[in-house]
Amino acid sequence: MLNLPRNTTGRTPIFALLPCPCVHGESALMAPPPPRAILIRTHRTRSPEVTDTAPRPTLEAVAARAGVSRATVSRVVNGGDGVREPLVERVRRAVEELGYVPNQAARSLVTRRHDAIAVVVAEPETRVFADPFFALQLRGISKELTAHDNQLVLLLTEGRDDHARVGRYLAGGHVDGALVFSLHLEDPLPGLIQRAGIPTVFGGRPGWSDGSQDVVYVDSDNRGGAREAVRHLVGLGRTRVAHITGALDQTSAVDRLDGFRDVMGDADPKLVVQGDFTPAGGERAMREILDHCPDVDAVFAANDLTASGALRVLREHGRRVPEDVAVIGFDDMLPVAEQTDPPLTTVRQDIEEMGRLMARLLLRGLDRSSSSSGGDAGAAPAGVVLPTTLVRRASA
Amino acid sequence: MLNLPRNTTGRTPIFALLPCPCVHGESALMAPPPPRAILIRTHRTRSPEVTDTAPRPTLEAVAARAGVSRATVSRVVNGGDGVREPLVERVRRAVEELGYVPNQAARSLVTRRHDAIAVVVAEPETRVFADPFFALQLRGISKELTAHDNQLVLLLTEGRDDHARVGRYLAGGHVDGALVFSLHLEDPLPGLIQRAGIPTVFGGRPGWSDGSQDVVYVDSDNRGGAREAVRHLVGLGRTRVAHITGALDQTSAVDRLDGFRDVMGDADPKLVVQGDFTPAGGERAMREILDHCPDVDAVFAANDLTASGALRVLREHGRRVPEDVAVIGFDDMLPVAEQTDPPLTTVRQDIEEMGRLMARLLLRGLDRSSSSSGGDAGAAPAGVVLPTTLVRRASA
DNA sequence: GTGAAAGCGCTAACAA
DNA sequence: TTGTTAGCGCTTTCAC
Repeated sequence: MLNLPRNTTGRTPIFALLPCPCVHGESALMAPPPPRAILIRTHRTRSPEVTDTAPRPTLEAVAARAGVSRATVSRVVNGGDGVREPLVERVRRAVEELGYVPNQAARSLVTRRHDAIAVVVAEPETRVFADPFFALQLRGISKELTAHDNQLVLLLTEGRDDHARVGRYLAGGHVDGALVFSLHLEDPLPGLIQRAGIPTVFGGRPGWSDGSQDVVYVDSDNRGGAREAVRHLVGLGRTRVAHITGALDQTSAVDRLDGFRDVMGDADPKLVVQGDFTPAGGERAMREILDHCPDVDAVFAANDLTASGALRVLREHGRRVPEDVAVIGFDDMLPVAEQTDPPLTTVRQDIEEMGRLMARLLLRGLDRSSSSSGGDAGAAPAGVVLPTTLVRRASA
Repeated sequence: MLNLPRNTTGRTPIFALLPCPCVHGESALMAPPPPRAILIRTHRTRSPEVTDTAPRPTLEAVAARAGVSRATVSRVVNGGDGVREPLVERVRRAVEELGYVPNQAARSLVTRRHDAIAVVVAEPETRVFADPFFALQLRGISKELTAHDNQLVLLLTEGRDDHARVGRYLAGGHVDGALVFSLHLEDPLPGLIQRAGIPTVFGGRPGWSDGSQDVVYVDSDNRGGAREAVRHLVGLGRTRVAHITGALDQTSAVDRLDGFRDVMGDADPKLVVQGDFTPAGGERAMREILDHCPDVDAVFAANDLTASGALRVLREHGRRVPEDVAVIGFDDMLPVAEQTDPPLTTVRQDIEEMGRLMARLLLRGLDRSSSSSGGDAGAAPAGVVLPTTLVRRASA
């Protein structure tokens, strides 16, 4: 076993009790909160050091040191085009010695670029935080932005007030563009964004636009994936196939429902029950289905979480999966799909890739040079739809 | 059922195939990736509009319109202290009419403040993304920062190269402070941060400092929580209590192990097996324990994910939980703890509150006014440790 | 190829 | 109370 630093006292360190000066009220989002007290360990420490750091060197300082003008230093720092080698070298050394780092604020002031992108996650519900979707998407975005030296400014919104704040921020010209997620029907965000006049790419097909607008978005092929799943169930010989929908104020849920209908046509309407992308919703819906259609022999759930709830209810009712009832989910969220009993057959979407693609699209749109490029196809992508794949495990 | 916008075509829209100009290589982090092709739906659209927006109005413009000086406008915009009411009103109206929004870059240039905080998540592994920990923490931070009008700049690091980039960014004076997570032993980040000389609060006790340094951090009472869990198992009459550790290069894992030892003393060393905070690690460790100590009657797992893996193996081996073997996890990650079979007894930590607290601490440290405040206690918190609570469900 | 000079939009002394 | 003025640190014409 590793050799590790440990509290040598052998006990939890000395504590002092401190009332929590909460800024916000409700923190408890998922259960009785722990006692509102904080254990503080103090020791001889000053405040988190507002260290009076020596003022950072400026272009001026570097220029002086290298014996050139500020303009020359600027040129070298920004790529060094049109500066003779020996000078470049001198400047480089000066930069090095002084530990010079350009002041971004000053730079932005003149260039009007920020090399920063806002990521807006409009999710008032707990759901985003209960699954890795969000994190994976972010990771993809982060990778792509980083590769292009852009920063990621995260804007999480929860209530109506937050919308105004986000609108102001976006309009404030802090960032070069925005990536927006989890839009719900009648979300005010799109309007705000349009008004802010800032280049934007959406994650998921926005519900308020059926191609009639010039919105750019990235989505999974929800409908196609759903079709594939349902076809698979039908191919298994199942005839009483049910669907537990997602939250129908999101297009992903609507599209999956459409895919289901593409295959099943006008099946028994009792076989389609509304869920909300959560395990609890899945349980509720599954019970309803078993109530009304005891002969159900397959279930296509709008996502894996929903499917996990459905599985639990099926087990409760003594139905064997997949023998009695076959079940398919959507997402292929590993921590869920692999841990269910039995492991879940599901439709995979490449979430991280979606994020990466959104960033790439936005960055491409931002690139001035591209605006005048290749005159052949004036058509830029409005919607990019990533393919899905059926992942077979044990549940269907 | 809701009335919803749908693709009226009844089918997935027309697609065009486009090769994916991937910037990064390996995207596949969790399985065979879907075919590297993208379905693009095009329509008559220009590039993501690099809209030549009319130049935003400046202070100057507002001043002209209101018939006052720039200074006065500035005063009004920044709180309006010391400006007579009628003028305030005139300026307000001008701001309104022109839709004026201050240019942040210009402001930062002179104030040297950015009202932005960097959140650094140093997690090369998949783990952070497989559980809601990260998202919850982020949410807490976001709330607190928002309440104080600060922006959240997210810095995700994955490889060694990323460290340099982050160091540069932090040193570049883009942000007023940093919040840092998921440090591992021998992580180069703390060094970089120290060199950047930027106020920082850590999430989780940093491994390289046993209170000998002036580091500020927020942590859960991992050790105390572990003790409570193990005591509970002992109270249940269990005598052969095993522990599956977390990744021991993180202090949270070490502290939980210490807590276990506080109660169990020098138990059979075979009962302590190293895990890695993942379900797979939990499975592996559980098998090993059953192999070497078939008489095991209780397991304290380093987190819920680990516990879920252990549960699966126990079931596989026909051990009943909790009758034959009682199991306790750590974290109380609802999507996991409530979905296991049986539902998991576990140690809850308030993750969102941790995030909120980190932000609060950092902001407090940044606040100039506080540096000269109350001379009574010069001691600022070095470590803030949040309490944990045992949540009883069915597994123990 | 290099330097001088003019701002980018704002805040903060200082005067009035 | 209000206005005037001098920069913050950088990029970018425009001369040389």
